[in-house]
Amino acid sequence: MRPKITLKQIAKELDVSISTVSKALRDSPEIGEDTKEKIKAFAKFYNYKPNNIALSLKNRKTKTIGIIIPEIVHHFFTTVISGVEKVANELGYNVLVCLSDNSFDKEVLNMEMLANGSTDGFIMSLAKETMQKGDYHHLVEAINQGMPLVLFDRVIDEITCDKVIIDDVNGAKKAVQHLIDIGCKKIALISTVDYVSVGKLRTKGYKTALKDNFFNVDESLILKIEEMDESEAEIERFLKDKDIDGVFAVNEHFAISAIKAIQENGKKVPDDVSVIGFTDGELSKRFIPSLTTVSQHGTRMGEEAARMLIEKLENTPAEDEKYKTIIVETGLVTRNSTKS
Amino acid sequence: MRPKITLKQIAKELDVSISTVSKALRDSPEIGEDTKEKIKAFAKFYNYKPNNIALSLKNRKTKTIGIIIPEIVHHFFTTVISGVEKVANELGYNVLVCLSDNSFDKEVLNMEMLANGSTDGFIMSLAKETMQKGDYHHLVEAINQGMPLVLFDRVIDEITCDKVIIDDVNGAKKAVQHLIDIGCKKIALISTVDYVSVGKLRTKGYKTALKDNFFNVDESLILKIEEMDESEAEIERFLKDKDIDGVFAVNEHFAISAIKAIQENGKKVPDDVSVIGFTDGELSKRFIPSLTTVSQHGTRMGEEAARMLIEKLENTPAEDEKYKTIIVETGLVTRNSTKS
DNA sequence: CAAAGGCACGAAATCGTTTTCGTGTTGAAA
DNA sequence: TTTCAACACGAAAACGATTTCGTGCCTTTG
Repeated sequence: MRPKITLKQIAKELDVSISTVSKALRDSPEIGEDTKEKIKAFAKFYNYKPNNIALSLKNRKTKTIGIIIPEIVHHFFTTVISGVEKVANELGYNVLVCLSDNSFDKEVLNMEMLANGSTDGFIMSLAKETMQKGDYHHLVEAINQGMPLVLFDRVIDEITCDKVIIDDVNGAKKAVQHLIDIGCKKIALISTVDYVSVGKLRTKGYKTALKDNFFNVDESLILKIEEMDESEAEIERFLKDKDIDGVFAVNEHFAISAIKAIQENGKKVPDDVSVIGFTDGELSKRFIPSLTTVSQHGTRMGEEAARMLIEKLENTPAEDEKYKTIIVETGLVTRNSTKS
Repeated sequence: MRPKITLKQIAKELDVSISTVSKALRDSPEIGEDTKEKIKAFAKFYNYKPNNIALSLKNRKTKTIGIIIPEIVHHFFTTVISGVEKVANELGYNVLVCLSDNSFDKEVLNMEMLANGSTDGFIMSLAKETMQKGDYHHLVEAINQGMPLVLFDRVIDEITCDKVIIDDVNGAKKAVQHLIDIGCKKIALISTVDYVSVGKLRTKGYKTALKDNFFNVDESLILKIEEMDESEAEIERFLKDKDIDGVFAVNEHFAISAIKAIQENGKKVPDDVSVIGFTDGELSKRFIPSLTTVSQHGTRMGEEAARMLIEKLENTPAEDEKYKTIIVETGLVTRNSTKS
C-alpha cells in the first residue's frame, strides 16, 4: 500500500522548500529550469495530485454541487441528474446526490449536511411535504449564507432564485388541444392534488384548452390523486362506466393505469378512448400501446440548471442581483395511445 | 447575506481563544461551566456548524463515499443508488455520484477526480468498455492508495476486494426451470455478449437448467446482442418464424422486445410463448402483459455494498485482510407473461 | 571597487478545526 | 508564609496546499 504523496514529502525528499515544489509544479517563472525539471519528474513518478480537500479549504470552494431530489427511482429525476452530471463534469465539478424521500425533515437535514462546506451550491426539486407545509426556511438560510440555489420542476414563487421549469400550463394545453383536434368531446383529467405545483398548473392548462375551444369544464371529469400508492385503484373507480373519449394524465403512471382501467371496461385504446400522458419515460415508449406524451426533456433541464448554477458560482457576487427562470419547452410525442 | 460563522469569529467576539471555543462546544471538562454556557449560547444563536472541509482535512476522512455507475437512466442502478444513499445517510455519510457512460476513459477520470481526497472509498459497477478492455489499473491504484472498494453487479475476478453480486447463474437457472415446469420445450435465450459478466453467467444458468432437465442446448436458439441501440431490430429478426414456446431474456428491454416480436409474428404471450425477463423494474410491472421476471433487489445490493464499505472505513486497517463477496439471492416474480 | 539589480529560492501566513502541551491564577495544606 | 494541586484557559502545531513577501547571492555597471 502506497498512500498519496504530498508536497511536504516531495520537498523533504528533494531537499527544497514546500513553496518551491508548489511553484515548480505550477510552472512559476520564479523557479530555475533545472529545479523545475527535477521536481516535475519526481512528482510525475510518484503520481502526485494535489489534495482536493486542502484546495477546497484554501480556495473556499469545493467544486462540487449538491442536488437534492424527492426520489431517484423516478425516471424524470434520473434524467435530470444525468444532465446535471454531464455539464458539471465538463466544467470540472462533482455532483453530490441526496434524496429527500419527499420528506421535509430529510430535505432540511440534507441541506444542512451539504451546506457546511460540502458544496458550493444547490440544485433541487422540493419534496412534496415541503410544498405542503410551505416551510422554506432552509432555502432562505442557504441563500442568506451566500449559496446559490437553482430550483427545478417543483418550484415555488416565494423563493427568489434561479429556476428551471417546463411550461406546464402550455404543455397540458397542447396535449388537450391535440385530443380535441383528433375529435375528442369528453376529456377526463387525472391529476395530483393542487399543492404539488405541477398538478395545479397542468390542471390550469387543461381547463384553458377546454375554454379556448368553447367546451365547458365538467368537474366530475377531474380526478385529483393524493396517494400515489392507491392511484391505480382510485383511477379504476373513477373511470368505471364513465362516458369519455379522451384522457389527459399528468404522469406516465396515471396514464397507464387509465389505459388498464379503460380496457377492463371493455373499451379500446385508442379506438374508443385516446390517452395522453406527461413525462416521456421508458414506460411510455415501451408500453403497448405506446403512449402519446408531453415530453419533459429532463436532461435539458438538468443541463440548464447546472449551467446557471455554475455561472453564478464563477462570477463575482456583484452582478448577483438578477435571477432567471428558464422555461424548457415541452414537446408532444405522438404514439399509439391516441387516434391519428 | 450572512456568511457562515467560524470558531475564530466566535473567539474574537467573546474575547476568548479559539481552543476554548472549540473545547466548550465539544463539552470538554477543561472549560468552566459559565464560559461554556456563554459560548454555547452564542454559537447556537449564530447557528454555528463546524466546517466539513476543515474537518475532512484534519481527520483525513471526508465522510463521503463515491459511487460510479455506467449509466443512471437504468432502473436497476437507480435502485442501487437509493440503497446506498439510505445506509450512507443513516451512518452520516454523503454520496458522490459519478457516471461513466460505459466509457473506460470517463471511469478512470472519475476515479481520479474522486480519489484525490474527495471520497473515502468507492462503490462501483464497471463500465462495459472497461470489462472489454480488461484494464483495471485504476482500481488497483485506488486499492493501493488505501481506498476501500466495493464492486457490485458487474464485477471481475481479477480484482480482490469486497463484492456484492446476485447469483446470476442460479437466477437464470430458476427462470428457465420455471419455463420448463410450465411445459416449455423449446426455450430461446436472449443475452448480451460474453464479456459482460452477467451475460455470460446468465447464459451459463440457462444451459445448466436445460442440461439438468436432459434438454439439449441448441445454439441456434441463443442470441447475443452487442449493440443496445439495435437490440429491438435484432430480436425481431432473430425470432422471426422461430418455432419456440419460451423465451428467457437477460433484461427487461430484451424481454419486451421479444414480446413485441412474438406478437407481430401472430402468436400470443403467454398462450403460445412464455417470456421471462431479468431485473424487476417499473417496466416489468406496468407492461401489458406484465412480465414474469427474476428480481434483482437493487436496493438490497446498494445497502449491502454501503454497509461493507463503511465497515471497512471505520475499522482499523489491521483486519483488512479478508474480503467478502455477498451474494444477494434473486427471486422469481410470476406475472402474466408466463402460463400458470 | 562598491552599489544596484535580478535571479532563485525560503519563511510564514492562510483556510477552519482539533488537540497537545503549556502557563497563570487560585485555593488549600503544611 | 510558602508550596503544590487543581482549575481554566491559551499558544501552537497539524492537516495540505497556495501565495506574498523577504533574503542571500551573483552579476553587472558606474
